[in-house]
Amino acid sequence: MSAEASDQVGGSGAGRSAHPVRRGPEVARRPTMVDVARHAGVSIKTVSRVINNEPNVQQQLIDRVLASVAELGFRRNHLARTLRSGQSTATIGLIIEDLANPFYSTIAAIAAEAAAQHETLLITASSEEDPQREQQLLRDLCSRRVDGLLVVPAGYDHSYLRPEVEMGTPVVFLDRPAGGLLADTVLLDNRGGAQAGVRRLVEHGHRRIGILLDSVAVYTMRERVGGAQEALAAAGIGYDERLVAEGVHDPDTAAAAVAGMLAADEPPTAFFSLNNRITVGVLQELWRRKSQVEVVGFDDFELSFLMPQRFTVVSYDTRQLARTAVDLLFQRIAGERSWPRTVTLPTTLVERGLS
Amino acid sequence: MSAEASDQVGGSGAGRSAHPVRRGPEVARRPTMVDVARHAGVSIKTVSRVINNEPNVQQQLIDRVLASVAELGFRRNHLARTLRSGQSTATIGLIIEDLANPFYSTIAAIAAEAAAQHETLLITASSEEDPQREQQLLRDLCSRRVDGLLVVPAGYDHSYLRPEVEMGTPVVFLDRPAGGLLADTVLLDNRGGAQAGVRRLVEHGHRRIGILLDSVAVYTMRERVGGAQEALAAAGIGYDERLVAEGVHDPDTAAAAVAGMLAADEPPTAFFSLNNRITVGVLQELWRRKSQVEVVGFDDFELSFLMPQRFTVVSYDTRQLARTAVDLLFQRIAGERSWPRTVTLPTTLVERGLS
DNA sequence: CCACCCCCTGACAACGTTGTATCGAAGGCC
DNA sequence: GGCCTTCGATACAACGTTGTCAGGGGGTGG
Repeated sequence: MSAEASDQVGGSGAGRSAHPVRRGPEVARRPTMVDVARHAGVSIKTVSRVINNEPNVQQQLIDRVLASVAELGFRRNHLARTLRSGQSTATIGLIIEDLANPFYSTIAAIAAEAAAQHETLLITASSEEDPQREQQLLRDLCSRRVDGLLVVPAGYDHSYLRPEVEMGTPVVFLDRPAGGLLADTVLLDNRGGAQAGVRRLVEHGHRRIGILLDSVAVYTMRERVGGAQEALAAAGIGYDERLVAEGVHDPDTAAAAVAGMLAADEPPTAFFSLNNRITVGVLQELWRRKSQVEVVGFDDFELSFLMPQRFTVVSYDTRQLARTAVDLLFQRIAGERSWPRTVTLPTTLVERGLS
Repeated sequence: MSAEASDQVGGSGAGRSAHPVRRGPEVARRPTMVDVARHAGVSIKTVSRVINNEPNVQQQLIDRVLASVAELGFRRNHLARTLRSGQSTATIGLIIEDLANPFYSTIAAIAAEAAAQHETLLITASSEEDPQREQQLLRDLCSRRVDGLLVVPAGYDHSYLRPEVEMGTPVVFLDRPAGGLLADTVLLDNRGGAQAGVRRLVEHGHRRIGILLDSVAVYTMRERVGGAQEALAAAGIGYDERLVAEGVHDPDTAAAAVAGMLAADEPPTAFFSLNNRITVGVLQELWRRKSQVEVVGFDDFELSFLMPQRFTVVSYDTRQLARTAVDLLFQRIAGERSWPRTVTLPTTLVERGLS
């Protein structure tokens, strides 16, 4: 039926010279609603109505359209739909440091799950701690018109996101605060957790506590160091820089740092490590030495309960962190217009390791 | 300049009745190229040229356009761009079981990294082992016109993907083969790995080997069980169903299964566990009993080297698995048309645990 | 018998961008 | 000086979909 209109798409005039090649032996163009409409002998709008389950279409036509859809293998182009209707893209973006890190993959898993509940997909990207890359990724996501952004910030300045926020792309920051931008933020009580950890060691009589950390360039580390120092000061213990090792990036350097401190005069009688990678290295070295020096480490980790020595972790609920952030984000997406909130989640001390 | 054309977009006639509300006090519409063009006093195509760094634009106009872009906070709409030019969306999709599982998050990390190298973003989704959900997600991704798909299949039938593949959306399967669809596939040598693991135990003189597995409903488990049985048969050891525990889903049930087997007459002198969750449970129970029964487990895992007892893992390179799959996918996206390949990656036996 | 209304369907424009054709002006050559 | 080329910029259509409106047909009530 209506076999015309197959090539006179140009309309008015001089339509012949257009697309001299595109109509060639194209391997397999994706069928569009136009193709379906032609195949079913109905108008394109009727196809649209059937696809979208809109009312007021004869059952007979519905069947014909659905048959054509099945036969041609039609699949609605979600991009065109979004463009035309101005509706949401049903996509959110997540920027983290490194997907392979369990902390971040837990966040990603929660975000994906929540997204699925809102019939939304999740674009995940790793900034690799590079502010430049972070900015590039965020721009990219915005240009794809995501409905919202979850960001574990790597950079210090996020003011370039202000236009996006004002134009309706909500952003929620996790684990670290944003710089130069007022936005919802969900943090852990790094400072309080470190205070509690050191306080525990002080209560057990320790006066010489070795502190191992990665780098104070990262916000969380600064907070944790600050908390530890506050707890020491509150106990009247002075700062001894020989008991602080910075630049401990992995288990091996942690083990080396422990060995170095223990070999010194007046060695520490306890260690406070500021993340779980360091904790693993500390435990490994202490096990090697059959030493029973007491350990408190920030961050719990999988299988910590199977470590060969008793120790204490400053634990927190990563899933709750993520869930809180995602909930905030979807509230914003749903139209929430209240003043941005900052939520800080508590930490707890937990005993780990085989007795 | 050219201050007209601001409201006569309708053109021909009766343009007044359209959008009586949309032009209202809209909070903050995203600026488009039309807005930029108006602001800079040039045509929309000139804006397009500047944005895309196309030649043949006066420096003076370039500056004016860029200034307007900055002032209005314009960001190109990537969806519209894709729609018009028919180009790629610069997006790939990844379907896995569960992002929080380190095996899958490693795959996701590699995929994201490779995607970034191709200036592509990654949409990640978890099927939660539900074939229905998997199909829904794949449809969703296709309707967003992703350039390619990486799938750890949950279902048994993927023939519904054939139209998509034929219309140019390449699919690569990881870890498990697809059903009813010829496509690139990257697998681990589950069968060979299990054979090697059991053979090692047999060589150490064991004749009664307890085998613990989750469920044979999963392809990888079937392969591993098959390999184990082949190795036993090759050693002339008959099948004893009392030495096989199925339905071991987590460390706790694994521990219980171990306890049950050890309490029986003729207890096993060694265990072969078919995934790392089970291995952890086995080790935990053996440590509790101070038992030195030998253990071989499929899958290495983080901190396995810190487990309180020596054991052996069937190890493999998850990153290589992912890298191989992503490489295949991007070759397809680049236009590779060769016959689909299946790659099987080797496993190795590795000693783990503290001595 | 006519007016009216409801149900169904189709024509057309529009979303924001890019490809193509076109057009005016400037410049070089005969 | 006239013609051709090249540069710089514009107008217009098109990508695939949905919102709006108009129109045809049939039933119902006055």
